[in-house]
Amino acid sequence: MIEEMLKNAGLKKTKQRNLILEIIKSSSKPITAEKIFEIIKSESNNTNLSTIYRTLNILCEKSLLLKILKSDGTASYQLNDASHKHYITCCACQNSVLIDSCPIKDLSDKIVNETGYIVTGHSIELTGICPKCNKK
Amino acid sequence: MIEEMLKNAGLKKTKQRNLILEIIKSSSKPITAEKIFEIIKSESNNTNLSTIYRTLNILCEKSLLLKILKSDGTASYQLNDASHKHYITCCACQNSVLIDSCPIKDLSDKIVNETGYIVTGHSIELTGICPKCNKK
DNA sequence: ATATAAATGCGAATGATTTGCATTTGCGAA
DNA sequence: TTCGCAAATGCAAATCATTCGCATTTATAT
Ligand SMILES: [Mn+2]
Ligand SMILES: [Mn+2]
Ligand SMILES: [Zn+2]
Ligand SMILES: [Zn+2]
Repeated sequence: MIEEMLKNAGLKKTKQRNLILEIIKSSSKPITAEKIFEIIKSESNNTNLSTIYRTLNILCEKSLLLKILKSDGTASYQLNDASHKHYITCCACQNSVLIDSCPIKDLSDKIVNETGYIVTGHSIELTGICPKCNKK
Repeated sequence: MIEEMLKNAGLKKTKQRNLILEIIKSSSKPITAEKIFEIIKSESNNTNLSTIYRTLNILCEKSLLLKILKSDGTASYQLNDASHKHYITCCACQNSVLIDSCPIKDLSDKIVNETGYIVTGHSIELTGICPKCNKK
C-alpha cells in the first residue's frame, strides 16, 4: 500500500507523492520524470517538475524506487519490489526487450558476505544486438 | 592491443584515441571523461572535451568500452574485457567497494536463448548500506 | 486549534554532454 | 610517393535534464 510505504519511510503523505507512486505503479515499464510530469499535468492537476524530481530522489533514497539509468543519459523509475524489470536494448535499432529475471536476486547474499554491504537497490542496463540487426 | 582494437572497429588510429585508450587501460577503476581530459591536458597535449566525449561514445558503440552510469548522473568508462569491474556504493556515505565477479557473465547465454539478443555490453550499479553506516 | 518542520511551486542556475562548422589528419587509391 | 576524400579534431555555442533558492502552502504531532 502506498500509504504504508510512505509512513514506513518517514515521509508525509501528500497528493503529489500519491499521484507519482500511483503512476509508477500502474506503468508497465520504468517511466521517466518528464513522462510522469506530463501525465499529472494532463489530468489537469497543478504540478511541477522540481517536485517530481525531488520526490523521485527521496523515494530512491528510501529504497522505495529503483532508478534505471540508460546509456543515453536519461533515467527512469520503477517500484523496488519483486515485480521490477530489466531490459536489453539493441545498440543499432534501440529496440528493447524484457529479461525474464533479475540477475541481482541471486547475488545479494553473496555480496553481503563478500563486502558486508546490504544491497538496497540496483540499476542494470544491458546492450546488445537484436536478431534483426544481427542478420544485416 | 590498442592498434588492433581500433582497426578491428573500423576506426582510424589517431593520437587522441591512443591517449584515451591508454589512460582508460591504465586506470585502476572506471574513469570519467573530465578526468581523462585533465590527464591529457596536464601532459600538456592539446585536447578538447568534445573530442573525448565523441571518442568515448564511438568506442562504446563499437563495444570496446563499457559505460558505467552512477545514479548521481555521472558516467565513467572502462575496457569491455574480462578485467572490467563492478562496484557497490553506500547510499549513506558514498563509499564504494569492488564486487568480485560480473553478474552478467553467467547470464549472457541465458539471455541469448530467451531474447535472441547478443549481449555486447552492460552497466551495473549497485547501491546499498555499508557496514559502518548500518551500525548507526 | 496551533506550532513546526516538511513539501511544494516557480524561476533561475548548473553542469554534463552535444552540435555546427572550419580546419586538420589518416589512409586507401592511383 | 603523392593526391583526394572521408573521418577526426578543436573551438564556441547550444541543449537539456536535473538541481537550487526562496517564498508559500500543507501535513502531522501536541
Ligand atoms: Mn533487478
Ligand atoms: Mn560485468
Ligand atoms: Zn536492433
Ligand atoms: Zn556507508
